[in-house]
Amino acid sequence: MAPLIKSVRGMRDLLPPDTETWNFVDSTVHDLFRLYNFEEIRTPIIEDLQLFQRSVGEATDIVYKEMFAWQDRSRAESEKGQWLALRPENTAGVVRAYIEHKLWDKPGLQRVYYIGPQFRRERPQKGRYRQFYQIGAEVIGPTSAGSESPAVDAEVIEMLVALLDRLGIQGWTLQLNSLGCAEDRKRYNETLQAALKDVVHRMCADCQRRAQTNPLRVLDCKVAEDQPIIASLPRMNDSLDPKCKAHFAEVQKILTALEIPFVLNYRLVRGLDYYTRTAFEFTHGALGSQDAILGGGRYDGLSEALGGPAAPGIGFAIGEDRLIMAMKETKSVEARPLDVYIASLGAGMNVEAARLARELRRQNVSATVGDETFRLPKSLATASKIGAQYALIVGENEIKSGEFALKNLGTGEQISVRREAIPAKIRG
RNA sequence: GUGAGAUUGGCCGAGUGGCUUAGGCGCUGGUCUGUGACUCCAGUUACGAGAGUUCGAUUCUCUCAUCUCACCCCA
Repeated sequence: MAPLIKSVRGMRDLLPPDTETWNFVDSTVHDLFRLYNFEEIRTPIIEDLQLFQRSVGEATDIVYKEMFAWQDRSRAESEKGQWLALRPENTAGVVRAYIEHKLWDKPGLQRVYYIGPQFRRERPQKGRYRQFYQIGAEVIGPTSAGSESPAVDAEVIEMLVALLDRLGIQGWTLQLNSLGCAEDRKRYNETLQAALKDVVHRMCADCQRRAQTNPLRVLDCKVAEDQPIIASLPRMNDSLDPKCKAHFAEVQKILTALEIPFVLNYRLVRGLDYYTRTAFEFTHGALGSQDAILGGGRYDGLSEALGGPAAPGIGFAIGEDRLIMAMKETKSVEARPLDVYIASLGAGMNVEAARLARELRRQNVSATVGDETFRLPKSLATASKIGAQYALIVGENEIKSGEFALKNLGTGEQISVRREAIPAKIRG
């Protein structure tokens, strides 16, 4: 026997009936985001490695140890190939496309969304796979078009609340913070480092490492003993310049007016370097330790960092896998049942069965054709098992008389109908 | 990358150093060649991979893989 080939680590098959739920989520997103004037964008799964190094950040875990990256073959033997990577997230690709296609020349703001697979080489865990799916949206544009307005931040968050609502997801928490502009962030980092100097030796080993590599991360340490120390550290909020402070206040004001509940979490930090100012995260209790179902925020300097014009933006990414886990708590999506099982009896029924099936489908009635070698009892049993609503019996008698036996498998009731009348009977 | 626990048929799930092995669901056929879901009968298929210990291993040991959970990190 040939050896079995299995799906590779962290990759999984989505099978029916689960795919029904995924399609439901996708179509809900398409419908809802359209109402907010967002249009779909599809960017490649493979990008130049440098794109992620320059946007997500060279020193972030995502880039330096979790990316699937490789050197491509070059056309000329002498040349070195280009370094490529499977995208670990989608914002960088969207902003790259924004710059490459000069989308800033279009009127107004660009509002785009995407749904697609992302790849990170992490150790698999609940709610975490190496190929996972993100639903995201981005609003980008020149400042003159209003891209920096706090109204945009609030709009995006309100859209998310509407999505969770449509999907029937309850029990989420919205956490908000402002990371400040680039200078604020730099200034705060210095303040924080200075403050840490005296206390870090009393903290956990992870924090001692973080104090060196990424001081902001110390803030969301979960070790209980470290909490009092963390509480005593200076807050980001106090380092914000007046403009950023006002911006953040306005975002909160709009959310409050819309009755969207949120909690301020001054320790909420984002793991990607490009984030500035407003940062937010929706968490859900039912997900175990990977409780973040979506995260997002502003990235006012990203376009410039990628060689484009100044184009502030804000966006988010939803972990679709986690979103669906949260959904299962509250709601299950059922597949639409098959309308008709065509029980074709005996040799020579294939032609008639095929004609009837085509006719039904043209009338928007779903139909599948049974095996003509099955006998009637077995055909009916099969029809029931696969969940068909009706069985349409096609045999010698029907062909002769032109009247077909249509059996309602739910009630057991059976009627005789002319072929033209079949679709109408089935649709009720 | 670190730690802990798991891996038995299509699925769930018992169990054992030797007869290779429950049970349940499912599936196939018959009972019942044009009226289903029930019953009864029959059939159906497995010990993650590789080494080692042993007369003999699915069971014990080691290595690896995968899964699960947690850390890390993130969506």
